[in-house]
Amino acid sequence: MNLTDAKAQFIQSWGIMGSQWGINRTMAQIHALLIIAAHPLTAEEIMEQLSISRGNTNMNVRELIDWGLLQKVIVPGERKEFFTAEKDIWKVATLIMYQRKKRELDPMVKVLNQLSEVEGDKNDADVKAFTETIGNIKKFTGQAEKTLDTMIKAEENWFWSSFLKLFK
Amino acid sequence: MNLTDAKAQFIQSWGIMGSQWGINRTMAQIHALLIIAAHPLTAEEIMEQLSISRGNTNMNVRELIDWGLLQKVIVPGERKEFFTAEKDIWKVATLIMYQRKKRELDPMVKVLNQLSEVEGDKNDADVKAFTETIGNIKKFTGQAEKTLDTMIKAEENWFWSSFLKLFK
DNA sequence: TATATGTTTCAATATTTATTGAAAGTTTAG
DNA sequence: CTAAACTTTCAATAAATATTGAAACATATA
Repeated sequence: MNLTDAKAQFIQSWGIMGSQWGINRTMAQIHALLIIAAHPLTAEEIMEQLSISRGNTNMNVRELIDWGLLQKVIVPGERKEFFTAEKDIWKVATLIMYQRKKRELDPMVKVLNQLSEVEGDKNDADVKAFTETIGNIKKFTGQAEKTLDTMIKAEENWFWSSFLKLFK
Repeated sequence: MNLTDAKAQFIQSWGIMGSQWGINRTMAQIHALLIIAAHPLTAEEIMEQLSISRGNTNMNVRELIDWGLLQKVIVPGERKEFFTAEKDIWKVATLIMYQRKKRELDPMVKVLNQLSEVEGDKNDADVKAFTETIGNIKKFTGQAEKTLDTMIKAEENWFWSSFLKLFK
């Protein structure tokens, strides 16, 4: 496989994976394109490379910037805006984890907290079973959140040394 | 909030979260319904509780069984099939992680392996940059997979004791 | 200031994905 | 064996989601 095909394949696969995880395919493809791009690209170039419209490009680039995965780059002497991606995969992963936690897990946790205050006879077997189930889920998510926070705050090196050993 | 409302709210939120993570909303709702159900339910009851069709129920229940999240239950003296969910949240989490790894991460890893064999001048800066990027992603996913495997194989207690301490 | 270059918005449209429901298939009890 | 009870399938349809493209908006240059 040559470099051009390999890049196309990477963009394709990254896009499919994104869509399976609830991330818009185009957004994932733009991200992939910029991860493997040798230089920052303009909106124009992104459009061409992925055969997508200007509007689509603009919206998804904005979303990616919002996630912290892309940055605008100023190129002296150029009117156009250039975009570049974070290439450190550890940082990419933590950024994505952080965003998804914030957007999807946190609201669920909020709901769980409300649900543990369900009223009713505490001796009623049904009420008891429900609050216990919710309690267990809360305990689990609480733990998962702590782990995630630690990972997000951690330095890459820490991951590749300590963390690695502990899980072997 | 009373028990009935709380249950409805839980099903609703679990469904929304599922859809944000690329899991069909109805599938997540059926799962939620059975997690908080006091007894195993029939397809009939699932249909009624969620106001969904027979076909939809059947398809999503099958998928959930395929994921290992639901089981058929034989109730003596009953013709109908009953369904029950795994209620241990740790087991639920590991089952989901295992399935998603298998279905979505593994194919990506396969592609990455192909991509690292890109042909071309190894001194070409572009080829070099590409293979390096792919190499880094592979290293990362390899590590993530190991971690996941360990978690999947681990006992719940281990998570709640050792793992917990290490991440504090 | 006028014009060209570049960016953003969003209603219309296309695409993808989920759902229905009725027919076909299967199993059990009598 | 056969009728009733129950389950599965899948083409048609509905609903959700993504994409386009042209007009409005913004900004730099001459």
